[in-house]
Amino acid sequence: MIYLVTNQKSLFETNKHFSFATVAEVIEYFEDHSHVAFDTETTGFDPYLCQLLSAQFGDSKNQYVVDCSTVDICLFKKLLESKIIIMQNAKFDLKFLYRKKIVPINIYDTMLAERVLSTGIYNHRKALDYLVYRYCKKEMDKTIRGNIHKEGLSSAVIVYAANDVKYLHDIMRKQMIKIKEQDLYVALFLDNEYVKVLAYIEFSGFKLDISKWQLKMEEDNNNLLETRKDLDDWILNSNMEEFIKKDSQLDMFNPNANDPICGILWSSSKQVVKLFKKLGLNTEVKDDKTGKMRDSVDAKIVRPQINKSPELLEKYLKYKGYDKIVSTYGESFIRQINPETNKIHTQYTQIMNTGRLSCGGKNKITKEEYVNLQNIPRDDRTRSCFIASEGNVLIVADYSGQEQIVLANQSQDKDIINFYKKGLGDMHSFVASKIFPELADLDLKEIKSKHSEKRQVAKGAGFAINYGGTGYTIAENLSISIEQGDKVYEAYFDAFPGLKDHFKKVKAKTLKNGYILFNNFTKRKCYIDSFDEFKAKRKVTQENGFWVKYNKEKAIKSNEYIQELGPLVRKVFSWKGLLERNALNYPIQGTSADITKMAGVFMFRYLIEKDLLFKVFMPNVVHDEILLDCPKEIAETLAEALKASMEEAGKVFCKTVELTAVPVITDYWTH
DNA sequence: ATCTGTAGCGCC
DNA sequence: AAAGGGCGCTACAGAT
Repeated sequence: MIYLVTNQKSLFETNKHFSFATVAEVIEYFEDHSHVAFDTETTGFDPYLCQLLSAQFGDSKNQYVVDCSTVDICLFKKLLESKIIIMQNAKFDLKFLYRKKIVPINIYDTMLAERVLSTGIYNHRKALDYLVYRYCKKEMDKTIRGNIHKEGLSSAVIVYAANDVKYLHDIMRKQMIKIKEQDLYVALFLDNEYVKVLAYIEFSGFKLDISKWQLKMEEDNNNLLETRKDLDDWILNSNMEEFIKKDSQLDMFNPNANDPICGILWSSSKQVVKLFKKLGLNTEVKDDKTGKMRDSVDAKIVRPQINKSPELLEKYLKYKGYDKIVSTYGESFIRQINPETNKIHTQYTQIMNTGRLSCGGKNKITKEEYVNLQNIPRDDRTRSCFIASEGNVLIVADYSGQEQIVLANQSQDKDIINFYKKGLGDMHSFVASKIFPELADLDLKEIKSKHSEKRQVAKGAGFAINYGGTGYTIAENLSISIEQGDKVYEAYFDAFPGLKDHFKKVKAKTLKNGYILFNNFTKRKCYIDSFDEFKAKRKVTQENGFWVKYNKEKAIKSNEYIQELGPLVRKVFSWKGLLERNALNYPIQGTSADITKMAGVFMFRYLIEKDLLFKVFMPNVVHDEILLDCPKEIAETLAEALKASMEEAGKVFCKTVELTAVPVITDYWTH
């Protein structure tokens, strides 16, 4: 049954789809309920610029649609803050509730549950209509959605709105069966807790020093134009006619008509390739996806060859830098400043394949854009444009070596643990001492100062290996031979046998299970998409006599080899390689994400406990870094609380070597 | 004119 | 046999 809760009954009296209820009746109905399904309809996406049209409370039997234009949502504050609230995509509704100072404590988000259950599976839809069909076998009509803004609370909208809460209990019940089966209860609990924090982060917003940003934009733009002119001039002075064309403006009064102009569009890699080839650069790289050679003017390809045309290439690299800054980190940030708060309120996505957050995006319907606050250039010039609210300071805290320490704990490698426990100093020097016998007896400080090249090799090797790289990768990165790369690789694992053993186990377990298990606390998993297909393909290559046949056909380059066996083998091995690399990396990256989420949860609880919500803000979070925007007077206390929250969360996952977090109190975003 | 894929590069 | 993980944004190129 659908009930309407409104103070202008007369407007709706003719409608037969629903009855009426009072606020008291709604509250009374849910008195003996532990769970309340909740949803809102709004005039738009921005909680500062748009309003609540309706709020729906319900279960599978009854749905109450509250007309928010005549009934104050705050009358339901107690209900919302005391029950377990089931929502689909809670983050959206929470921001509108926060605006009313309503802060639900217990949340079950059906969308997050579905994300947790299907992490890693592509094309798994999580929109409500899909969930309703998947779990309740009911078709939902979403066509009216686009009209809500125009129609307001029409009868059709009321029925539609009621439907949005009708199935949530049922979906939750059925999801929970799977959650238990797949042992994902803690992962889901963490994400249900964290959605409150993430909504608060989006709600908080990040203040941008507009005039400083604009000044920076102007400088960058001037630099870009100047550099481009230099590049053009270089071409014009070079006599390379194929790159020079005539100004084609068909304007007889244009005095510049028919003047020679540069024919290269510098932001077109395709066009630049032609020039660089002429200048004798080697632009060939192996394509990661296809394995075939292709041309590239990637900075890391060009930089080592800068001596082939120093003047031009130096300018070109500069140009690329300015081009990136101007296009990606310019005007769009100004556009997204909210007129109500004067801050940037972007959007985050809560559960990626590794359990990390992502940030940014664009609403395809409304065309609203959201900037990515997780890849802001880290130089002071840029970051100092991000500031605290009026009268406040920022607290910036990040974990020291978060992923490294997570790996140390997960692998339980004795040497790595010993290194951290004893606080021996520089990790890369330590690795260098392990993989270069001649450095074994030296002091780590001496290695750092006197053997920086070997330290650099160690650094690159450790980094590559932790992400699943091999001797080949090390060789590529450090421009050494594959043999040397392999040597470093082997030396690394000889030095850390516990790590070698750990990686071996993790790979085997993943290929057996069909999912990557991140850690034993949340038990978060990334499922391997199309795992059955992979197994079937792999099985073919493991059958008796396959390799005999393969080698025979390969030797004569038969059609069968070229069209079937070759591609099959390549596919199986590249797929397996990818799975194994992911198996090594995801637990590190994903556990780190769990830790940072939990730290956010602890901090959020602290803010509620100390009645600091809406006084202390959380403007951003970047993987291993959490920011607060807080009144100066309490900054010291809050910095300690943030540090404590982060380290407490760390302890839950990292028991052997504990994580430390370092807070900095500052006027602008810095390290 | 609008869409899609790719190259390149910013961050952790 | 392939060969470092995760993400999002922008401009260009090519297609429709």
